[in-house]
Amino acid sequence: MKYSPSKENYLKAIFHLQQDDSVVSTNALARQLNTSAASVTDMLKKLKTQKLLQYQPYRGVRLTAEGKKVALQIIRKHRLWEYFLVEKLAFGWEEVHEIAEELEHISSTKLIDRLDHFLGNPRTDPHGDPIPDAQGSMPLVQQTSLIDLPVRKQAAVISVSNQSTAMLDLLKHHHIGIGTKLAVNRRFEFDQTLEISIPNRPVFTISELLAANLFVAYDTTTTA
Amino acid sequence: MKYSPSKENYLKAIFHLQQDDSVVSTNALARQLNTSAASVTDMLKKLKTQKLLQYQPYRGVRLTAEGKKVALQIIRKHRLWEYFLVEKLAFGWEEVHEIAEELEHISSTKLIDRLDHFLGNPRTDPHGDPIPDAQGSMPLVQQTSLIDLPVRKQAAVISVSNQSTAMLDLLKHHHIGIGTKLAVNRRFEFDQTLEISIPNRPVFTISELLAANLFVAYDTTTTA
DNA sequence: ATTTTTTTTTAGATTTGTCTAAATATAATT
DNA sequence: AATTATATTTAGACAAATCTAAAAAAAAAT
Ligand SMILES: [Mn+2]
Ligand SMILES: [Mn+2]
Ligand SMILES: [Mn+2]
Ligand SMILES: [Mn+2]
Repeated sequence: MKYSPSKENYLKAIFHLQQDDSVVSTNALARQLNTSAASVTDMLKKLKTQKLLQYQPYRGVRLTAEGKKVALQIIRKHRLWEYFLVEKLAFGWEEVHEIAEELEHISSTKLIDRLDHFLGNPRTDPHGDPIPDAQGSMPLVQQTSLIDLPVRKQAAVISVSNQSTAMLDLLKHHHIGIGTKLAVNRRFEFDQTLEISIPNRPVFTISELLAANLFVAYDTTTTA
Repeated sequence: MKYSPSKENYLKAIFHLQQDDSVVSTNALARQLNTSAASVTDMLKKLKTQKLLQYQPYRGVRLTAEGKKVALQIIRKHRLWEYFLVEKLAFGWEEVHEIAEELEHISSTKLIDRLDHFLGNPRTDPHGDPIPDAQGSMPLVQQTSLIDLPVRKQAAVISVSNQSTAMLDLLKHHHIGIGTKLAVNRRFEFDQTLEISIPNRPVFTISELLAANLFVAYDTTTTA
């Protein structure tokens, strides 16, 4: 019931990579964890022995129910700590990921449940990602990439899928954050850039890459 | 500038054992860290290479200025986290030590400085021990063991030197906490037990062992 | 159906932190 | 001073997590 920080990082990475329920490749994991494919193979064998994942040589990997459960608890801890750092210690949302990467491995579940309560049981972290509850259930927030947002449709940013400092830096520059309301004015076919407008601010243009990593929610009820 | 949790634990243990400036023995360290003498020797050699301590085979060990600096930062983190757990998350003072033992190894100094500020720059932890500041200076609180408290002298508990769950459990039973005002009514020569009185509570008796681990402050100005 | 390329696994080392058992140094006793 | 007891260090192993280089399997291209 207690795993090393390294093992926890593996489980979390696999969880994130197997979006739906597809298998995850050794190379994809190596890239994500910034390690060699050989190290990944070594670790997968150990995690398999512990029945945290299904793994057949050359066939990729997928978490068992138990593996998912562990991964979700780590994700819960990660996101609650991120929320704490931003809301209570006034950190910027672009600097908390790294610190939470360490804090997520503190083992006490009593600690994390008290922290959850202290923070007022937040539903999403500073990046708009949902926080699993103590039982590990996490609401499936259905989100649309900005790429797919209809033109002139008002929408609110609910999460960002890339959380690199570089990307968060760019978002700050454009005054985009979780909750920001915006609309796509038009798409330029030549380079797929988008012109964006935020109420009471000058319009500006963003790249296709940025748009692909910005997720929004918008009113889908058809106005009669 | 970055050391493993294990190394940090060694530095902290040596710091606590070398009260004044005396050398610390291999066995004392092994006992404190709940490990074998052989492991201690192994580690001392590594820490010496990193110039964190002075060590000559069979001659014991003592921290260098650098070693002390590192130890004090760990102690700072440990005590600030303990304060956070008790004051913000409503933990009992007897359950926080273990969790802080993990939290003290989170590396971000920005985090600990923000936490310090968020907590209102507390001067002592829940056990009455002083919290070193960001520069590592810690006020030398002069404290007297209950063993040496003159009879009938009113005093206030300021710290406990043993923080085992067993001891803190006993303290709770006797309604003794940091700040509790008490006096020694008399000493029984036969077994060195002490009769204690706390205002508005029935008197009770404590063992020599408990008394030795309870530290108090009292008015030393001579009443003319 | 071969050949070539890409992906993945194995082989063999390395580092960190730990252990037990045996050897040696120091301290205490006779 | 010699002996006994205690403290400490060395020798040799082990588990976890990682690496590089080489081998093997799978996928893609000819
Ligand atoms: Mn992590
Ligand atoms: Mn996040
Ligand atoms: Mn510790
Ligand atoms: Mn304390």
